Amino acid sequence: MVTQPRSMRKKDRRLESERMIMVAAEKVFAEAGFGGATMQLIADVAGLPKANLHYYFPTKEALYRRVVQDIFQVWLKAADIFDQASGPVEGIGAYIDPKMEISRRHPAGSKVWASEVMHGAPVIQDYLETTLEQWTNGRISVIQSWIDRGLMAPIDPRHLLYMVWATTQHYADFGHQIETLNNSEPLTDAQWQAATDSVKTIILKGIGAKSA
Amino acid sequence: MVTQPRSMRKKDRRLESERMIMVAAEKVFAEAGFGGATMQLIADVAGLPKANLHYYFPTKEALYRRVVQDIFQVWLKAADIFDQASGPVEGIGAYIDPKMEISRRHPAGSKVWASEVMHGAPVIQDYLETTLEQWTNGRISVIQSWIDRGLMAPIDPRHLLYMVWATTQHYADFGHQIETLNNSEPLTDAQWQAATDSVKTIILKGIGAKSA
DNA sequence: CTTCAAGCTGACCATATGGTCAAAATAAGA
DNA sequence: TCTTATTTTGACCATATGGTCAGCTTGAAG
Repeated sequence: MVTQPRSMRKKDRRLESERMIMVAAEKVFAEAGFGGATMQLIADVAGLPKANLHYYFPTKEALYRRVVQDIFQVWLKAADIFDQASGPVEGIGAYIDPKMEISRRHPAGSKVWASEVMHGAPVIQDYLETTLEQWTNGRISVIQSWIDRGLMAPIDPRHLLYMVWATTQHYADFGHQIETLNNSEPLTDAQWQAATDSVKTIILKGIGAKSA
Repeated sequence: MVTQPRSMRKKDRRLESERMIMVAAEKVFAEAGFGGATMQLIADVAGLPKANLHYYFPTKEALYRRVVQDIFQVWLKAADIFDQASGPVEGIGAYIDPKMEISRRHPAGSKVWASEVMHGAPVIQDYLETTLEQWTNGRISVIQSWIDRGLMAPIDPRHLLYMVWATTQHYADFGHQIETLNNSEPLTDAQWQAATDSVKTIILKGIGAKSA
């Protein structure tokens, strides 16, 4: 077992370089959009010469694609909690928490995603049609079963999901506006908590959620 | 009064040209973002040679600025209803309607606005700090008075506003995603109505709104 | 009909950008 | 140490873009 750690080291090295570039790229794509972002700026943020970026990612679009796919994974992972829930209070309540946390800790990713979708999803259209649609339909079934069991009001599950997405992601995508309206100060821990509580309270009460 | 109608005609002519360009620009900015949009493409969409754009708008940024300001006006106008409301059911209910209507009829504008804010509001930062802040504070007072009069639950008015903005604008900004999840079909009249009803129902019920 | 200001446009320019490449540097293996 | 594969990088290129400008057209006023 001497070659193993060596080849691992190589792989790790490459992965780490890719990771550094992707972190920089996510930031730049979020701030400038795909069209406004430049490979030069991404390189500068990553602290590398531009040519080095093209060694790891052949084109700007390839790099962008990887960033968006990466975000999508994080996005889906947060939704796991949904499955283990016995009812809307647990399920939706627990879904909102990580969504808000992502908006707080990963705002650049949320912005890149929003930007991608707003521009017609040129890169991840296939994901929308396959993975996202399946995930959504699965969750709709779950919510419908809650309705059927009288655990919540007969709200269209689809629009409920959209409302959760919209509201939680708003704190990332429109974070600048929210911060400006907060005397140009970032939200404090307490304010983030208040935001999360407000969102959860309104939605859970709004759908007449009952504990299972 | 012979010169009057003539100079008016001239002015109208100019305004009409500017309007045509701004419509095309709004569309292109929405689809490609500021950085991805090109003056050439805007010109093509408007059916004019590129140089003609620069006759009416000196720079790409000037054109963009006008588009964003225009959107902001539409955005604010929709909020007038708020003032005449006697309570949350009337006020917030009637606010959601035009917001949803704008999302449906004016999605490009909503996207440009979202994009501008997401990128740190480089152009309309001053609007955020003045007009928007004042408007927001005014509405917060109104909502707070409803709370004080027992017309709704003690929800933080600020987060309630954010939720209304987020949810209604989501149907424009993420329209492509919503359409994809609707078998790649645009929402029908009935579906838009259902969306609006769902949003209103959840939010009004969520804040425990009572008619005044 | 003439004049003149406003509107329009093809051709052009300087710059920025995505991407390439050959050569140098570095690391890994024998 | 020597050899080979991987990584790094400065210099370079073709193209696209925002913006300019001189000249042309149009249409209204006198």
